[in-house]
Amino acid sequence: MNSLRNSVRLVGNLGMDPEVKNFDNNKQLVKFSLATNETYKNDKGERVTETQWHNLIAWGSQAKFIGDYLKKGDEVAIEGKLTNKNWVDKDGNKRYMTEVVVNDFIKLKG
Amino acid sequence: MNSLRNSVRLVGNLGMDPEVKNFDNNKQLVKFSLATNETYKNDKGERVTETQWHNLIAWGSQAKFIGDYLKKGDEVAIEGKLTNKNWVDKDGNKRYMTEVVVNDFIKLKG
Amino acid sequence: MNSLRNSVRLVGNLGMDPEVKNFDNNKQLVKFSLATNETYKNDKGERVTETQWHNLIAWGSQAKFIGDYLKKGDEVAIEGKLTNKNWVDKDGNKRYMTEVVVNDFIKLKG
Amino acid sequence: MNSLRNSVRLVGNLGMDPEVKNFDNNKQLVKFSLATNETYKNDKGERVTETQWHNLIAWGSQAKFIGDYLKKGDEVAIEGKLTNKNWVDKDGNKRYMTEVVVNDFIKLKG
DNA sequence: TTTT
DNA sequence: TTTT
Repeated sequence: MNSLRNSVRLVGNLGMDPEVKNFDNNKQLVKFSLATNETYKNDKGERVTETQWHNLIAWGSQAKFIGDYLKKGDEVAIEGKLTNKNWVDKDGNKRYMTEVVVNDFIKLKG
Repeated sequence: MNSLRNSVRLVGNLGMDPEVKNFDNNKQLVKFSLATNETYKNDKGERVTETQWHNLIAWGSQAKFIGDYLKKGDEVAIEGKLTNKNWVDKDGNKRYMTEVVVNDFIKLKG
Repeated sequence: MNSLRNSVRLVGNLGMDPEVKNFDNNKQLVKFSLATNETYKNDKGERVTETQWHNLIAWGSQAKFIGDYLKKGDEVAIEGKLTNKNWVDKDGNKRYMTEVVVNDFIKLKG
Repeated sequence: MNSLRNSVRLVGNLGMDPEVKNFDNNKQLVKFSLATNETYKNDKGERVTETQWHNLIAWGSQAKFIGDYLKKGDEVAIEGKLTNKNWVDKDGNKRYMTEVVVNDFIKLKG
């Protein structure tokens, strides 16, 4: 009852090598950024590319697999879940961050 | 070539009545928050609900339609695009915000 | 590596009560038909509804859950996999059938 | 209100060069088959690949673009709509066929 | 064979 | 700030 309620699908390129973190409880986390490019023609008929950068993370065996297998520049398709976290920073400002938690991926090129 | 590269699908409830803004150029923008609820059993076998709050916006005729038709509490399915904007706030801190730009929706209940 | 390669999402109404079959090996299968309705305006500006009927099946605990919980007329969202089977019928004609194997569903109304 | 109610996403390889048909009213139709491969480990721990063959069609500018741009063997991601048609054949048997009407595609490799 |  |  999960991926029907909250599902993100992206096709794009890694902006960095994935960063793997190992925790004491043998859990693994991987983080990386992904760029998606949308191209369209503007009012003047010029071809324009608009890029979105997304924060992606993955846990467990998916994290290990991503860390071993993907690198900067690779093109991937991913399916994940949209999550938001918020906290108060050292200056007392409320901060927000959105992350896509990756459930599955396919390496396409690179 | 767009929704294959960047697509978000959510089923959830509006946390507020949509806020419509009218711009000088006759363009309309609507903003609202949407809660998606995921339920699962934790280690102790207890039923737990985890809620994510998402920022949604829509433009044009979609904005007008949402403003006229949806209200706080309604359950909807939406399809949209994941976008990130960043700016420097008055204290010089870099700030980020993620929004889902709604392309299409279905009202389910409420 | 599965739902990224082959994924169907439908929102529609059950045309029948689900039919549950129990196999000797304790496996369960459920079958039902689902109608999806698309409405649009034709050349004359008339509102037209076009209906597609889909064959859906599910296995295991999902089958049991569907058999217990859903009935004719209910509106559901489903996620599944597109499968094709073919065989030769009693007259020697090659026959085809497409089924959506349901992985997950949400009951919306009804 | 369309792709939320009926949406198919496939990543796979073309089994043939697309066949383009031109109609009198300047409309174009393209047909091709697409194989999706799912790999998993069976009871004996052996890696197994299961292939599904899908019938795909597209209309209009999408048809022309596919005919010009894709060929047998290419890997593509597609988004489309699941449609079913049925008719009575020359022997009086009721026949069914399922087609995915392509709305959008990305060429991945090949 | 569904639903609005 | 929603809903079950």
